Amino acid sequence: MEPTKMPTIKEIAKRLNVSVSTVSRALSGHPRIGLQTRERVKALAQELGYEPNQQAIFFKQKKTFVIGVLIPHIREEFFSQAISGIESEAMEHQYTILFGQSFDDTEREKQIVETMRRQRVDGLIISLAKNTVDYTPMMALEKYDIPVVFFDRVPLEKNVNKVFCNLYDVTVDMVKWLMDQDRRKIALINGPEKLTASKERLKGFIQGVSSQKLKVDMQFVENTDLSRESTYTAMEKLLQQKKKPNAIITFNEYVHMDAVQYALQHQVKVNEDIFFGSYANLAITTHIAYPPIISIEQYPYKQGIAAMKMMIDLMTRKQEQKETTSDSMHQELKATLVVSGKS
Amino acid sequence: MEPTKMPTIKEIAKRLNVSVSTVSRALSGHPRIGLQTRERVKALAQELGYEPNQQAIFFKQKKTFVIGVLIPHIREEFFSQAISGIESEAMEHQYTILFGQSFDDTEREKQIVETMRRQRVDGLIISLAKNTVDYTPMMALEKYDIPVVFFDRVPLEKNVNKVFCNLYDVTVDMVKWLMDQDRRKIALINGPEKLTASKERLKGFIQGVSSQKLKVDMQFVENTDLSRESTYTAMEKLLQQKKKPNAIITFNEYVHMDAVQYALQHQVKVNEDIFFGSYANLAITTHIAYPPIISIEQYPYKQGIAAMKMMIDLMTRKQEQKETTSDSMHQELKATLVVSGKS
DNA sequence: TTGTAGGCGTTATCAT
DNA sequence: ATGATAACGCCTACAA
Repeated sequence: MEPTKMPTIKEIAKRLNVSVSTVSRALSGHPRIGLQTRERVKALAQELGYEPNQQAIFFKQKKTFVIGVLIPHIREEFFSQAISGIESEAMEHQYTILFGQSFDDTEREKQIVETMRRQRVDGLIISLAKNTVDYTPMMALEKYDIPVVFFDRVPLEKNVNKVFCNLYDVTVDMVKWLMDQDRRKIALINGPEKLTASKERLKGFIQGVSSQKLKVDMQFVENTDLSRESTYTAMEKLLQQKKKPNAIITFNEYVHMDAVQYALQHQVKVNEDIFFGSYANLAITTHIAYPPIISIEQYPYKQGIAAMKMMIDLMTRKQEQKETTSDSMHQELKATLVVSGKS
Repeated sequence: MEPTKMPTIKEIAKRLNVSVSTVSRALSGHPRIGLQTRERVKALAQELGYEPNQQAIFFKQKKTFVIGVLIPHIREEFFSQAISGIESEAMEHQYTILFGQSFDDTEREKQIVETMRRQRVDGLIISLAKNTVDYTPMMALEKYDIPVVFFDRVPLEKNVNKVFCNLYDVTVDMVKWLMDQDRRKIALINGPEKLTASKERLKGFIQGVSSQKLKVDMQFVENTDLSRESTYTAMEKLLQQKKKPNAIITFNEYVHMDAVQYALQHQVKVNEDIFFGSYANLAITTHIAYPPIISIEQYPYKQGIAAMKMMIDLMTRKQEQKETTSDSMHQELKATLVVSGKS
């Protein structure tokens, strides 16, 4: 059985003995076209199952209608939800997603950005690998007039487009809540120091503690590179001190799960001896043995939507005003405190 | 600052006062070209940062180098791992992924397949929505000579390309293992009846029970549509019987978690009063409160790799032999039994 | 060794 | 109201 060839306007034109431009116009509802001609064309197009070749159109328009999305890991629920948001918003606007994972490897991230540039994506939405500090590869895209939007794991710089949750205020609130539960020896297992997200958490933590008229003990601040080993080391340091913490805030719920694992192995009663607080409030939490007693929702889906909306916006204004609008867009979403699974 | 325009071979040709074909040949290492000409061209190309416009090339070749990947949910770890496998294999071959989720909605699935066809993907890799029984939308692609590979949630039909885990044998083994633990009243909470995966599980279950010289009690077989409510209903029916099961096999680990939730709420000691067995063996399992005591690994990453490899294969032979090779490819991976978290 | 020309599918700008 | 033609970026058969 011969594969059906995709019909083209040329094909239709030939069969109807009219010119391609007539067909093109008839199909696109051009006003000045004979009523019967239009009908004949449409009928045949229908019959042949004609579909315009988007590739050809995009090529002509110098657009691909593809947005590159580059994230650290799809396996983290946070990012898979973010992708869903991005995808649904993209679909609304006829855009499609070109998907890539950096696996938190800056080198790989750079490569993928390059690949995406070669593929001529119309824009790039990216959440940075944990150690990335050099944004030249992404900025290179902007040189070629390809908009770049960062989300969640964003650069500190002012002059970039970004969507993120402000974690400062809500971290202060979390510390306050723990204090209200009579937990005054609060420790923090923070993420990689370079991450904006880590810096915000730390600032909020310090502010939260000091606002209670307490002195911040830097012995109570550890970092993890997000690996299990590193988190174990952090826990070890915290539990070895003569003054042990009675509350621990972890960077996210994956760190939380590792920290809890360690705690259980060392005869610590989770959420009794030590209260655990965390960030993310993932759906998974419902099913784990020892969820954090308090957590911070960062709305990955909403962030995805917002990032894509910003992208559309950037591309639209790129089209409309030729002049270089070099201001960057920032969008800050408000994170929310969630106590023991209740919203 | 003016956006740097992407240079084209035409641009290079003009600057060097040679023809575009000379530039094209020089760049592609064509043999019969003047050494100095070649060098001059390459030098300028380098200087301008020339990159061939893949869109144009693909357009000419009538190829997009994009493979559509359509899955039910990215949030399920099984699928996110499968995607990773697909992606890494695709990258090896310069292909990129166009990503879509059906959210287990057949109507949406159909729409996305349509969109992907219009986008002229070179192939489609798909894992079906749970209720899908009509494959015409996908088969339509094959009519247009676009290869389709199903994975994991595949149609029963023989004449389709598919990659999947054979669950029959391993299900028999799981039943046998439970019997060996002296659990003879084994129940099954199966998935949607239409799924091949469900049918296989059921066949394996029945075979496993009968091979132990026991009569299969269909009172012990329930179905869930994978929603929590539906699973609760199934559990309710099972626990209400006068002869209660002392082992329950669930369709996958999401169903497992819901079933366990229900059990706990009804004073059942998990993995004591009732042993729980399941399918998938997800990484998540490490962290949940009551993991199944025995589980079946279905190798999502490997399935992804295999599906993409099959796709490459299909596309290659499509190119090479014009003749219609209408045989379909099947690949069956062997699933593995995993006892209480040990591999 | 290098240039010319045609074509991929579509739309836009001229003519007629 | 319709047709002819150029253009998008690249490749390639053919010509010189």
